[in-house]
Amino acid sequence: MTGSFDADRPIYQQLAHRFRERIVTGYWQPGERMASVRELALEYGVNPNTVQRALAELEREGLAIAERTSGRFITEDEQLLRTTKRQLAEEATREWAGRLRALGLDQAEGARLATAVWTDGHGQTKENNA
Amino acid sequence: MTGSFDADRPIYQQLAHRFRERIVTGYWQPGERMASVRELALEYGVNPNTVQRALAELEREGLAIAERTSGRFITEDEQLLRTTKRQLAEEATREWAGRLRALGLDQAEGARLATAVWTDGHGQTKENNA
Amino acid sequence: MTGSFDADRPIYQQLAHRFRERIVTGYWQPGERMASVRELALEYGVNPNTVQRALAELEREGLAIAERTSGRFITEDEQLLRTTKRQLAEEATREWAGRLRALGLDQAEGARLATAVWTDGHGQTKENNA
Amino acid sequence: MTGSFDADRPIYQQLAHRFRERIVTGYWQPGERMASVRELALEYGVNPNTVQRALAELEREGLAIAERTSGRFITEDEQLLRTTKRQLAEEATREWAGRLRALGLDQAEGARLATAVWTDGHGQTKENNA
DNA sequence: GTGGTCTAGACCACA
DNA sequence: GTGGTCTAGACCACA
Repeated sequence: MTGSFDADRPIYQQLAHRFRERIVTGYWQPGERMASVRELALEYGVNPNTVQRALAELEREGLAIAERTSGRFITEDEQLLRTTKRQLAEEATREWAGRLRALGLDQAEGARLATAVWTDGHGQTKENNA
Repeated sequence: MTGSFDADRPIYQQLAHRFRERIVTGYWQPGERMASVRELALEYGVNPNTVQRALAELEREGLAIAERTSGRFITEDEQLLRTTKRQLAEEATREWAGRLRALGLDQAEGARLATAVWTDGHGQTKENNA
Repeated sequence: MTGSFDADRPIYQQLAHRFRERIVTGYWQPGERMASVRELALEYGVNPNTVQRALAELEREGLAIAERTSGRFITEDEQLLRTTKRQLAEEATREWAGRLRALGLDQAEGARLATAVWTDGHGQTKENNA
Repeated sequence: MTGSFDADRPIYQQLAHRFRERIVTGYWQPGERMASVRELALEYGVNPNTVQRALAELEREGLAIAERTSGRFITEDEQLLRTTKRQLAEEATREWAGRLRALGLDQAEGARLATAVWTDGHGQTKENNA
């Protein structure tokens, strides 16, 4: 936990977003039992209520199903998983386009960069010094 | 500012990143005098020391130049501004590609999404409900 | 039992109402011996005194008959059972009509809804999301 | 506050239901500013968080719109108001049908009762002794 | 002042 | 043990 600066969105939404990613990427498998609210709270260092709130979102979206006493399970609705994955991908792309536009780049330049980066072969990076 | 359960990168780096964007997009103009450390600390709700560290980064990169008594100024090195902007764009693109790959998409699908989103005309969004 | 911020009617009356339903629907059979006050108190999670008061109502109405030592029994008066059932049905109907009127619906609309719902085939539901 | 017996649904849902009724019946007018979270909490004798949760439901349904600093307002979407009113009416009707069925009545008897009650002229009642 | 978020901690039913 | 609800109370940004 580095501090409280960035990430202007509420923690429960950030959590929900992470959970969604874990689900649609198959890191958490369809039908699998999730860790309990308390375990997740511990793992992420937040209050159980905050986890609960994040999970309520997933529940509403149908990605997770709570079963009162036995725990919470990942949906097996493959259609929903595909749709959600698609939405996350679109969201990421819109954010990327937004950042590039803010920098004054147009679609053609964006496309060129995309090709370059993808051809390059290495994706995510955390460095930003030359 | 709601807080973040993991900001992942140190706050001063996040701050530096924001400053870079303000500079390369021209929000802060070349040659312009920057706000004081204290003012920036206030504006971003962080400790002056954190601002100090972020500005040190910018100076190291040549984007900002401190002048003993008269304050701190934005570089007028257009070449450097272009290069930095390019780096920020590449960084954003690498992150985007990384996210898409994590979702299991390949370059072709990424390109298709990029076209779709850019054609659509609207960039950044915060919605992600079904 | 989650709690209620206003139960509006005293608990013992609500309990009595439930007991009446169990009796007129035959869930508790005519002539059958009822569970003890203590048992009922436990089952419904209320104070034995509250059960006592509810049962007093049933006795007043003749639906239950206390016999000093052997316990409390459901009436075998079929006529009374029919009348009571009728009253419960009327009560439910008056409440329903009241709610619909409060929503600004008239008799014709109520009748149409009733037909629709009954034809539909499924009764009780707990959903009320869009 | 009579106790905590009845009403097995969580308080925030009961609250949301009341609020919905107040809205669709026009008791709270379209465009009108609602009481603040704190005022409602006081009025209903519950924790502000509970009110908040109920209001979040209305928000999700589009019946209320929160405006960060100026308060919360009733939707002016007449179409939505009609749809919601209709849903509440159907819900009430399904519950009524369910209760009658539990008592062993069929559609024809339900219809006869409905006519009788409505002709009778008096709706809601709280008595249930003969 | 407004709505919104978060925590700590109690308590519930279900099994 | 599980998920779910509720409270008290602090704190936030926005204005």
